[in-house]
Amino acid sequence: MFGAIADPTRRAILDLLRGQELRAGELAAHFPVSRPAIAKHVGVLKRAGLLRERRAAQARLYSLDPAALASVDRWLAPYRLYWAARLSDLKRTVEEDQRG
Amino acid sequence: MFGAIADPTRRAILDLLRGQELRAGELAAHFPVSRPAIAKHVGVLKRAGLLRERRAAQARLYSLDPAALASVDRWLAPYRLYWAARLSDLKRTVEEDQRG
DNA sequence: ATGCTGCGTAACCATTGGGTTACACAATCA
DNA sequence: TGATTGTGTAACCCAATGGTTACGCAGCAT
Repeated sequence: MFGAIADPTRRAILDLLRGQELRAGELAAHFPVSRPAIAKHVGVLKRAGLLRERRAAQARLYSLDPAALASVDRWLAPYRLYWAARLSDLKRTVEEDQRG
Repeated sequence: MFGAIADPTRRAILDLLRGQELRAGELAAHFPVSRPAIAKHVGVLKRAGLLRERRAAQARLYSLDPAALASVDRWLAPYRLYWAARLSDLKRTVEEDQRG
């Protein structure tokens, strides 16, 4: 999990998938590296439970499954005590999310 | 930053330092690996801005500097929208932290 | 001064990790 | 059927990483 989000390319993949479902090829098109390299990254993210694969014809469609990120959030939680100045910001963000 | 917290040993070091300041030796005593190995991990965490070094006599005392973790929190923020079921839990956690 | 403590650094080794090219294979299209 | 499209897998390469042992050096103690 932590290893999965350690790589910048993989974080960029997650960012791309936020809100939209993309085909493997479309995903790869956003990066300067080869398609197989992206396929590997996708494999890592998939194994980490961060994205879902759906097959349509020859294409493979990937979408975000951010539930796994909750574990990062849980790990982070105790540390929030230590940058308390940001706590009110966080609370406000949460409330906005709930409304929106 | 993300690379720094990707390693389980380094996360354990951060956990140990939560709330207390420890000497390099005490830190290393908690792990099955050699002291130089821990020194390296500490170096990574230090370069990532996650811990502070203070010198007292021969000892070096390390303490948590979790400000850098705020960047992880910021990265995580947009994804919270996607595991909305947990939002109320998070809000409660934040409020408890503020009270506690 | 001399020794002992508590450390970090250097040098080295084995493994992992991210990259590439070449290939295989399923699904559409003609 | 045969060609084309979209994609993962295999094999391989090199750089980075986490580990080790050996060493060096600053700061107290005597």
